[in-house]
Amino acid sequence: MERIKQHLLDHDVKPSLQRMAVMKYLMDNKTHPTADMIFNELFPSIPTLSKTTVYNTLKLLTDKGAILMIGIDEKNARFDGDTSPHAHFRCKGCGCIYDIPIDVNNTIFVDGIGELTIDEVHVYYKGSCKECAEAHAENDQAKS
Amino acid sequence: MERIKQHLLDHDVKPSLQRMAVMKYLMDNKTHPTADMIFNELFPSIPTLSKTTVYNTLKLLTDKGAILMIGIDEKNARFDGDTSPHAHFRCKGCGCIYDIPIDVNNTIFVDGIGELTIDEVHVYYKGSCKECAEAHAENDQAKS
DNA sequence: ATCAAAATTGTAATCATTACAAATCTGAAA
DNA sequence: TTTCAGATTTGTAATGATTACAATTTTGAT
Repeated sequence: MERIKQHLLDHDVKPSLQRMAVMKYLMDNKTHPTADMIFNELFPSIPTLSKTTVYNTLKLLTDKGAILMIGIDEKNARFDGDTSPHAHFRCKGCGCIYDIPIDVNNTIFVDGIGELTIDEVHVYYKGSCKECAEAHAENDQAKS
Repeated sequence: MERIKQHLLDHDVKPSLQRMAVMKYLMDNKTHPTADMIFNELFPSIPTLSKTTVYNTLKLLTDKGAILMIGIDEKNARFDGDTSPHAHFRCKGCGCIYDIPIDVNNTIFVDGIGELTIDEVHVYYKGSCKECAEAHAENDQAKS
């Protein structure tokens, strides 16, 4: 519990009741839930909780790097409390999502879960192109 | 032009005017456009075109493997006429999306575009978990 | 106890995508 | 050529996740 609070503080997030609940849920459940799932799970124990708060919190935590937003499901965003480098596998049949340890070379990975038939591998990079990186640097300069 | 038609036929898609136009647009433009962009670009030359047709066509082409749906933009789906293995880079500043050649080892790649600052690398696998793969096999068996 | 800033909440938009049913087109058979 | 069924296209009306916004509540310092 104290670990949760520290994790938020480490990422510059003031630990409120709601934020800690969302963070704790994502750390305890490796299921990569949607915002809606998180709301429904937490609502019983926090009856005043609003769905907007869940969305706000998830956005804040994502921006601060405390959690990861996963775009593997074209319908809704999914969230992962584990920010360490790993890949994800989504079954096209049942929609389940597994964590996959990343190896340096692009071989197919299997863990205790069983065999996984890989149809598609998607690799996405996100960052800044040269122009934007330079603009950023200027802005930072201007601010200081 | 004949190449477009053949590409559709190769993927079991009956080549209609609209389908060829969408396919041609994606082959000519490596910009990873959204459905909306494609509609707006094609509408002048095909005044009867409907946005629903664009969506239908993109879904069909994606299902048949003639194009790729890219989930790098959390707002809307993007499409790529190049189905050969390559990664994508999206600038968080301007939103531009570049094709990135994939190498076996996970080093950072640069091409003629210039330097790219990589903040995040997302690797997604899609396929079937063991249970679904087996269910699939049974279904196929039953059908034959 | 007081007050401003931050956080939370509920409701009402937004907007990409899909459902659906009508209209149109296509190509084979008569 | 005409006809007709099936495939394709079209327009309009939903759907549903996410966000905007303004009001309310909470927090923490004075």
